[in-house]
Amino acid sequence: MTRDRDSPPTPELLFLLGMAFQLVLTEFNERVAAAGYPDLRPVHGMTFQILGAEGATSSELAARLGVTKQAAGQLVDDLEHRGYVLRTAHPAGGRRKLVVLTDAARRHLDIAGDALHDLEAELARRTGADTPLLRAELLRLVHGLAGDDPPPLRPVW
Amino acid sequence: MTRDRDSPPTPELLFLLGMAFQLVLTEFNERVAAAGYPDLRPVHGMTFQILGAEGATSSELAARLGVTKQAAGQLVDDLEHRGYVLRTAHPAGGRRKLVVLTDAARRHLDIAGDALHDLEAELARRTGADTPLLRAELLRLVHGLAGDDPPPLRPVW
DNA sequence: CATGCTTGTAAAGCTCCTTTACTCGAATGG
DNA sequence: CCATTCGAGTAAAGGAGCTTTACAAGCATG
Repeated sequence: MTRDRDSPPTPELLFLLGMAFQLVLTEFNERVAAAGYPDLRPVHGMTFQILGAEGATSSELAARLGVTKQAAGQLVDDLEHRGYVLRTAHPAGGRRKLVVLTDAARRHLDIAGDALHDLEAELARRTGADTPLLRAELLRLVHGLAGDDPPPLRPVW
Repeated sequence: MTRDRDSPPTPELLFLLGMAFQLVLTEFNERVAAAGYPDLRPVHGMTFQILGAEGATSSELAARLGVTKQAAGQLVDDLEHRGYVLRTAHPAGGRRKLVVLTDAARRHLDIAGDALHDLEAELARRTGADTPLLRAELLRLVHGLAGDDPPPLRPVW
C-alpha cells in the first residue's frame, strides 16, 4: 500500500466531499432563506422532518439529532416561540409531551422539499454532474460505512 | 418543474453528501487520533496544510480558513503552546510575523496524509464504491459551483 | 409502598467564534 | 520631516450553541 508519488493533482476525496456538501448546503440554505425563512437553519428543517406527521418527544428528537435532551429542549423552546411547533399532551401520559408541527412548519417542509428537488435538477444541468450516478456511489459509501441506519448528521468540524 | 411523486426512496443527494462527508471525516479523525494526535481537530490539519513549507501570516491564515484574524490568532496561540508552530520574524518586516511549522507539525502532516490515502483505498475495498469515479463527479460538481478556487471549508450546520 | 427508571427542566459552564477597540510599525505625501 | 494613514497583530468582552450537573415529576416494578 505504498503511496502513488505521481498521482493526478486532484484534491482529496475527503476534501471534495466536504466542499460539495458545503456548497450544495449553502445554496439550499440561501434559497430557503430567500423563500421567506431567513432565520431557519438546516437543523430546523431536520427537526421538522423528524417530527413529521406524528410528532415526537423531546428525548426522541434529541436521540435523532444526536444532541442532549436539554439541547433538544432548547431547540423546541425556540421553535415554539416562533410558532413552528407545539407541545401537546402525550397519549402515553407520564411526563411526556408530544412535540408536533404547526401548519407554518408544514409549509416550510413543502417549500424546502421543492427547493431541494429543484436544486438537484439544476446542479445536474449547470455542472454536468451525473447526479443519479453520484447518488448511487454515495449511497454505497454511506451504506458500506454505516449500515442501514446512519448516525445523526452533525456539524463535524 | 413538478415534483416526481413516485421517485425511488433514495435519500436526498444533499443528505448523502453530508453523511458521506461526516462518516469519512470521522473515520479519518479517529485514525489520526489513534496515531498519537487525540487533540488535533481537522481544522488543525487544515492549518498545517495552509502554512505548508513556506508559512504564512496570521491574517493570510485567517483568510484561507474563512475566519477573523482574531480567531486565527487564537488558533496560532494554541498551536504555538503545543509546539506545532512558531512565530518568526517576517522577511517583509513591519508588524508581520511569519507563522511556520515545527518538525512536530510536519510529522503530523505526513502521518495524516498517509492515513488519508490508506483510508480512501480501504473505502473502495470495503464499500465497493468506485472512488475515482466518485472523485470525478464530485470535482465536476464543486468546480461547476465554485469555479477554480473554492471558498474556505467551514463547519456548515 | 419504596425504589428505580425515564422524561422534562433549570442553571451553570465551556468552546469557539465574532465584535469592538486598541497598539505597533511602516509607507505615503505634503 | 512630520502627520496621516494603512495593515498586521492583540486584548477584552460577548454571544451562539452546545454540555454537564442537578433536580423534580410521573409511572412501573419489586
